[in-house]
Amino acid sequence: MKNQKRTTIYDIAKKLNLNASSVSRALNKNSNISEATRKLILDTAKELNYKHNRLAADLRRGHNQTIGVIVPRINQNFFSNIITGLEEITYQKGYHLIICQSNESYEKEVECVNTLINQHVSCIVISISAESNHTDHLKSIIDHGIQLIQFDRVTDDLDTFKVVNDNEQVSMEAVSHLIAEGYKRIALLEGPQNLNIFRQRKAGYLAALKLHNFSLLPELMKENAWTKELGAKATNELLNMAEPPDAIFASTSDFSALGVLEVASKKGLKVPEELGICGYSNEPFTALTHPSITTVDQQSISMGKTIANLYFQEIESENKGKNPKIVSIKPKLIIRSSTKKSN
Amino acid sequence: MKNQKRTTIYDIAKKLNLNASSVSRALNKNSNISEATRKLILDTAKELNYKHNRLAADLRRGHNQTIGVIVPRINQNFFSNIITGLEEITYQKGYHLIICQSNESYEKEVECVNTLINQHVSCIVISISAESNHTDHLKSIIDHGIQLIQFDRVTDDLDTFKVVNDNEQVSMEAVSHLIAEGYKRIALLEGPQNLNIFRQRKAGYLAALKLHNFSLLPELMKENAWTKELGAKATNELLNMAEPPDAIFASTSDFSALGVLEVASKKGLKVPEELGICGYSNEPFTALTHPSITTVDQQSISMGKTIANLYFQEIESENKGKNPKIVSIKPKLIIRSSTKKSN
DNA sequence: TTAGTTTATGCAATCGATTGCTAAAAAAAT
DNA sequence: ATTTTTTTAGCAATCGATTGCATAAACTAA
Repeated sequence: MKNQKRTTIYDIAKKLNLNASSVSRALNKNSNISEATRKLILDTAKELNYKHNRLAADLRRGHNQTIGVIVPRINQNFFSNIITGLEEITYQKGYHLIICQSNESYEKEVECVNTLINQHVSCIVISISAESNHTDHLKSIIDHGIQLIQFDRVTDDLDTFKVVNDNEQVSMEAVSHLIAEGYKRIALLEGPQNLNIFRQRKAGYLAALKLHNFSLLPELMKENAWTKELGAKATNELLNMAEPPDAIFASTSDFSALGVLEVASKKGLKVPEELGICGYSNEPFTALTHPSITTVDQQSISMGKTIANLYFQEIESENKGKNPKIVSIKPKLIIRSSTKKSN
Repeated sequence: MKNQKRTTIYDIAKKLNLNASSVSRALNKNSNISEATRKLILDTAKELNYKHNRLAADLRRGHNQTIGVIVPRINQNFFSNIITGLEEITYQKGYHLIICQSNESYEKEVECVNTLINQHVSCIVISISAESNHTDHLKSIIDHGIQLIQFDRVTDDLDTFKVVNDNEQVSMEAVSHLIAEGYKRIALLEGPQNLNIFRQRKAGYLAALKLHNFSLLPELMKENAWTKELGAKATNELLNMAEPPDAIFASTSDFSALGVLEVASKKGLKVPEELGICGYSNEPFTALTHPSITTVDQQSISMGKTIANLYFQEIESENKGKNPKIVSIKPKLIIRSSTKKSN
């Protein structure tokens, strides 16, 4: 079989004294074609080991059955789970994923967008990088007639489909939980405030303080502490204060929470007795540290599925452009040892 | 710009009173075209906001600049790192990845192969599923003129490019390390023996025993213990023996090693003093457990890069088909607390 | 100046499936 | 038996870039 030309619909047509268009119709099991000839065509297709050439179909249609995915990093639990969820649905529909990483860089993100546009993907799914402050590249996606679905880190500027977490609500829950456990001075580790998810988490923190009549202490709020290293640095500063916090809500990520835990251990502070720690994302390791870390599960696999379903619902929908644009998924607070002061 | 037709090379040609073929040549910056007209073409291309239509180019060429990747699961550290490494190189070359998951199922793997063949990808990179005992689908890849690169879990039946770890060598090192630490009865948790990687790891275990004149005790070798649950089950059986092992080499994965650790903790066995544990894969969590787990780093990102480089080296090579087919990457034993008996 | 060579550009076919339109055939209605 | 409707199948254009071949233009060497 090697180097032999692939069989095309023309080969099948010729063999059966039919026209290629009939073969195409038979293969696409939709339009006008008699059952008899359909069966005949399907049989000879199998006999000749015919394989559908998607390149040709794609060119003709003007787009391919492919969804481009742009994420900051694929080897982060949250994003690889999103992809897993996406893949599960899209695979069933005969669609493929092209995965791109922006590496948190705006330039790379723009490049990714352009290559995906060149590829004529049907849809682009994106969670914007931390450095992305412009949205021209996203507008360009829409201008090229490509569906755009944002998730998690979304920009409010654009009226596109969005799948997000209710960050504010769950952050409020998390901080309320800390308060209920008896913590009195709760610090916040913030992420870059140009990303709305971090603004929302901060809002949840503030809302919880207000709800429980806690006074807002600006010195307990640390900006830009969203990696393990930055989290550790911020923790050091916090714990060296005259009146240090007795709990830290690392709203940025579990990695940052891990930084907190390591600094606390080094200083000999007992967690959760002397310091409560709450992370964000439910990375697998949070269940394995000592103590295990309270965190927020973002329902990432389910988010991925939701994104895919949103797309297929839209393209299969009668009233395109009228389907609800925003889906909010409720994250789940996972309470573990690192905050169980009351026991 | 919305809904407006994209500019094609014909539009550019018309505007400049040139032929589309010249435009094509100018854009592909290779063949005979004068610098003057090239510049002219490039400028008008930019002016008209021309975007290269890959679908058309792909159809013409007969394949797209895409590499299909089939892995058992993408949300496993090893595989997502492989993809990260692959992506880094392929992206630079203007190639894209289509990611598919076999979910360890043979049927799904065959399906993935077929869709990738339909897509006319240039290359398929695969690590076969645990259930794959046939290789017809892999032969089919070759028959369709598509490059096939196997990695990690490879089948010896086919003479294709392969990027693998030296599993046997590092397994021998790992077991030798256990012996050096003073462990006397070392158990082995095996993976499915139809996968060569697990056969090799077992071979390394046996070789180390032989090298140090340890007697081979079949009762210490547990088959098919390659998940956390199965690892825990096997550990329970081992520790309930009259003469239980004092070390366990979970050659299958860190998840299985985690199962061992959890059972040991439950039984109140001290690790590493009473039980040594060595895992495999260097999952991030192994550094975070208490005690941290000794394991093997498979150099996954570097493996991914190697795979990509192998492909580009071959297609850019003068003597195709004559480049070395197998690249073996030396994994690295990461010694952590779970095996430090001697201290 | 002329023959010979190199370089630049045009022409036209090609990749293979899709689809609107048309025509023929079959089925249904009168 | 004839007209109308419905099915079924064919025709041919189309998607847009690529590329072998041919020709024209420019340049080199004798």
